[in-house]
Amino acid sequence: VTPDPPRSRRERPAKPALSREAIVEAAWDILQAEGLDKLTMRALAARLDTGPASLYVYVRNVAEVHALLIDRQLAQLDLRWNGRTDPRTRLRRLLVAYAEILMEHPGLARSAQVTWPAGPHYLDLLELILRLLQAAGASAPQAAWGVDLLLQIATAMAAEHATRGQSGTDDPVAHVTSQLANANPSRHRQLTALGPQALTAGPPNRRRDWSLDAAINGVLTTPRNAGNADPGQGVRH
Amino acid sequence: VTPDPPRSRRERPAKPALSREAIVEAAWDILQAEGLDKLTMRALAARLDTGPASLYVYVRNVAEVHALLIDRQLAQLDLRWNGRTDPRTRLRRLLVAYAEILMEHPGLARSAQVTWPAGPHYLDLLELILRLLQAAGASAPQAAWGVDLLLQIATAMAAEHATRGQSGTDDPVAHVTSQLANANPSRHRQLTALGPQALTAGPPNRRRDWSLDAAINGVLTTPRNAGNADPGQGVRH
DNA sequence: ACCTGAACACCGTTCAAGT
DNA sequence: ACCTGAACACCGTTCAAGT
Repeated sequence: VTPDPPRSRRERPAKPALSREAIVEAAWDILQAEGLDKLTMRALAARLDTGPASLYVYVRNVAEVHALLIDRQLAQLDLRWNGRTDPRTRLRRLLVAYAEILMEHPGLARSAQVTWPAGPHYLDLLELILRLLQAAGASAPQAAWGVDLLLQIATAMAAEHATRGQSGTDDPVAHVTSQLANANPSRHRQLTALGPQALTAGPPNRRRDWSLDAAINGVLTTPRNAGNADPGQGVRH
Repeated sequence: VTPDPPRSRRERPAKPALSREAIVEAAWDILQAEGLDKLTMRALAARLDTGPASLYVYVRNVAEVHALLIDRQLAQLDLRWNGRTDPRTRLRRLLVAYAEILMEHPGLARSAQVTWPAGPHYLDLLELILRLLQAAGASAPQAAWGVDLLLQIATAMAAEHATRGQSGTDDPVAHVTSQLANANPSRHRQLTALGPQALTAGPPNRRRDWSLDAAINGVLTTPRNAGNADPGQGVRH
């Protein structure tokens, strides 16, 4: 334990200068200490020893704070790839790691579903996914559309997990199961046959891995200009 | 123009009895007339000529109102299937129709990403997706996990569209493009090579159809108990 | 130019009190 | 039992006024 350095007159260290970076750092502190729903413009301002109005000099709104914060959180991602590991395996692990990082703080994943993360780490992530998809055999246009699809799924997975066990919110899996219990045996034959837990059955990790594998397989096997033509006219059913 | 029927003493018709159904109906009216973000417990109570506290006798919270409302909206879905149309084609059209219904009211899709819809129409939708997946060759366990994956993607598609052109919110596609313009040519080779619009390039309908096809293909070609084993141990990268 | 106190225009939810 | 007025404990954002 090192002794405290001598303090200047006031109790707290000098009031930090406001800046985009200082705001993100303070937001991060609140996120760690109290969780996302305590991260309000007012709380953020209070931590920076100012009023909420001052923040609007540096950020447009609360959504921008969230976007910056998600990128900050993604700094933890390990984005190395030695080129030897099977690209599909690496890709799945990358998406799992991304989801796990969002899951660290309930609510962050929810935020990522709503706001596109803004910042360098997110661009790094996109870049690696593109490389891995192409290494696994996807064409460039396929990879381009695939990135979005895969991240959407990983984000949704994280959001689903995020509220699980969260006080105030219901466990979504329990909720789904109880909803399915309302299935009508004759109107909902398949649903009834599978039983109310079927949609979420099995070890959570296996479902997670299967979903990502299915999405990756789909991206890799679905060419962009064939097999998906739909005249889109005619009677709908 | 028919003449107004004679009114009883008061200006407005008799105050409707409160009930779950009356609440959903009033919520629906507000949704149609003013949009989801005007649908607050206070506005809902005002339309029902009462105070917000009264609603809590019938619904647990605002999330439950949203869940009921989404199900109400899904009543519009055409859930017939003659068994002759190719199940994959029917499945894609079903998911597109589901997304389009959510897109009718900006914000409803956002809500569906956060809250599991609760009600009979949602169960009907699950049932049909299960049938179509199995008709297309999926095993029951595959279909069970696939339902969730496909709906997640369709919902996310609707949510992305929902904020497009919405006042107050940025167009997400424009936002993504502008973010990608920050790519660093040496750090983000693939991203730079593709150009800033690549991830969202092409006619929106083609991207939408491709994403759904990719997901459907993935679900149909990814067996549940093989090909996706991951020891999950060892060094991560 | 940069910063901010105070206000504006709201929220969801609870609860004691009424009928 | 059913219903509700009023309050509790907050929000994000704006803007006129200060330095």
